[in-house]
Amino acid sequence: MTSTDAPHAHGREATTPPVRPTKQRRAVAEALASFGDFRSAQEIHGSLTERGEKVGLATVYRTLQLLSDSGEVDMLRTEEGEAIYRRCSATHHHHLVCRQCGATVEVEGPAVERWTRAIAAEHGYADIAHTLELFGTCRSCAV
Amino acid sequence: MTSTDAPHAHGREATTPPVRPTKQRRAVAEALASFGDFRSAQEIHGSLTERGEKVGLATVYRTLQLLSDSGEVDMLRTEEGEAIYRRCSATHHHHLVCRQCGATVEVEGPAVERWTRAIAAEHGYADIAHTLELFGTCRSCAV
DNA sequence: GCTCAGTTGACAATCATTCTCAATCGATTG
DNA sequence: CAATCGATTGAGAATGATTGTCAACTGAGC
Repeated sequence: MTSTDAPHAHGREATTPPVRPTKQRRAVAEALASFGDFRSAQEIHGSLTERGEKVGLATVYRTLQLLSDSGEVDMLRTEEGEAIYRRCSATHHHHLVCRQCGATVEVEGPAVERWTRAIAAEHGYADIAHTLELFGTCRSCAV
Repeated sequence: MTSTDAPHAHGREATTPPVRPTKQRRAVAEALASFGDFRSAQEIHGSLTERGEKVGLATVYRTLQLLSDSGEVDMLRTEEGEAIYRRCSATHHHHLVCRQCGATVEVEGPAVERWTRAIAAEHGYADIAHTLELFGTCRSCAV
């Protein structure tokens, strides 16, 4: 069919891959929901295994990638480069993460978005994207 | 050597690791300087090897870490989690990177810094840090 | 129940990065 | 200049996250 080659259109294509809601996928989604904050694939897999749910590590990775692609979860990277995932609201936002306990707050920054576009335009860059994460120590970990 | 006069340190750790400017370290620094933009450790090592400079991969990593710690280079991560390094000015700033050719512009964002602090305070987070990178397509890569 | 594409899991394979440790280098002292 | 001793290096092994492989399995529809 029409060769959709839009690089930044990760929506449903002509080839609609039937995503089957399997037991494993549900398990991963639930684990993700039960944690409130960001977890690595390994942690999620560990948690599932502990709980008796037998889900393969590869499947956890695959599922997280699916969820991430579909926008149901946010993926970001720790300073060590490890990917961590979290169930998220669909709107564009950023995170304020406690570097001690992992407590996460979603924040929006219209100002930042605006600034981003302005800078990009100023330098002639198009199709702009940005990553912005805040790390700090939350009140209960401050002491 | 007698402990006649131990380093007039302040207790246990003298915390003054003598950083010797060796041939290898100079080579890495020069490679970094010759590239203008962000490069991975592997790329830097490859470039050195090609050029005939025999520097071990581990040494490249160690050196980059040193430089990164001392603030002489900036390290950030690609979306795949790979660390990339670039010689940078010492002031706090962010990067606008072309996702095609890697052309990089350093940008400052006082507004963002302010916003960051405000958000952190609002949520009771202390000792705030943030990562912010912009990715786009630069004029010459924009077709 | 039967079929078939989507899915899974065990494990091998990748790949960046770090670790190990003996050999080497370099500044310093005698 | 030569001995000394810790910092540094390099080759390769080790680690750890992530991805690929592929035969076995599962579930929706017939």
